[in-house]
Amino acid sequence: MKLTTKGRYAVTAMLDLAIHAESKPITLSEISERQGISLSYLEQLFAKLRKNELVKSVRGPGGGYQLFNSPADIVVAKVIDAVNESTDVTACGGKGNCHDGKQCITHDLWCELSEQIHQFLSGITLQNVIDKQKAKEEAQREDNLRPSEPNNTFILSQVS
Amino acid sequence: MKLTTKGRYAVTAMLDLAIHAESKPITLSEISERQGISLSYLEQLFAKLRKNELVKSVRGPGGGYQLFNSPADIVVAKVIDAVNESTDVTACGGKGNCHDGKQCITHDLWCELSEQIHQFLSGITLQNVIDKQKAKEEAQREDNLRPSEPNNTFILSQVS
DNA sequence: TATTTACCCGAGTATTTTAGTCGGTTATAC
DNA sequence: GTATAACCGACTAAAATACTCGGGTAAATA
Repeated sequence: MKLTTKGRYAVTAMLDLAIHAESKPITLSEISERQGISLSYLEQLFAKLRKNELVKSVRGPGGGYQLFNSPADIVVAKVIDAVNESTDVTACGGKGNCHDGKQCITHDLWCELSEQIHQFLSGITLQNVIDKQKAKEEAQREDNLRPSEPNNTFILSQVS
Repeated sequence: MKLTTKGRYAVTAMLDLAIHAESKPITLSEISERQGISLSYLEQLFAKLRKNELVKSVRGPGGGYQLFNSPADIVVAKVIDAVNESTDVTACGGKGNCHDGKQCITHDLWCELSEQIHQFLSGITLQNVIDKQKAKEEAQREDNLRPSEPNNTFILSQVS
């Protein structure tokens, strides 16, 4: 479980797909323009997203991409995993070729931590993120009328 | 909030420091050998950890590093933040130099998500990680006697 | 059937980040 | 004063990231 800009690009693109979802597929050119990501780079990312059954494609004119499942059924973790293709855990991973026991202990600790983050992101769907954003916009609109109050409700507080 | 091997190195080193904590400071050479991280690279990481008041140093013979606070008072998020020195959010960050409103919407969405992860990692202390590891070792020792049963309790289930 | 659209694919490249080296300086215990 | 070990900056190798280029191929439309 790695978490870099690459994953952000993927999540951003998937969110764009979810927000602009219609009966028609969305072309990568549209996403490229809206999100400011190079077209060819998007193609590479979407090849991985497609292989992981996160999006489906329609070829030819009028074609493009659509989410494979509903936004409520796609979790952020899957999207990030799809583009980051888990490069096996550096050194001493699984095989246990470390000279003394101690080394593997802290390694295991990190793996556990990584698993935690994965579980966390498995609890957030694209729909969750969109809903949260909508709520935020609502709050901001009200703030323009009456004096502002801090809004610190977070996504996960609504998720089981 | 970035999450790469660099952060893992830092967390691993901090955990090593916490586990082998004595009255005496720990040298980077020891950590280097135990964890298989290059000495000079550790020096670079610890320079940042020191500036962020996560460790304190003692110079000269018998010197080394110690945790600035107790392991129960050091959260994983701080450690990762210290070494990753937040490179400002790519493009359109804050300034809002995006051509149409839509671009910034998905950007904000991601920022919120990133904040979530940060909050999550702010809830895990070094002590939490160590305790969890100890519990795991206990469980494994018992597994050697009686038939195994799945052990899926996670760190966060114990944290507020 | 020709053309356009837009996905598909691999190879190559520039930039950035990561990881590590090297050569030195400074503080301090002995 | 000498060994130790933190400090510091600059430099380098390797890897990942972000992107380009040049072709393909499937399908709709004309």
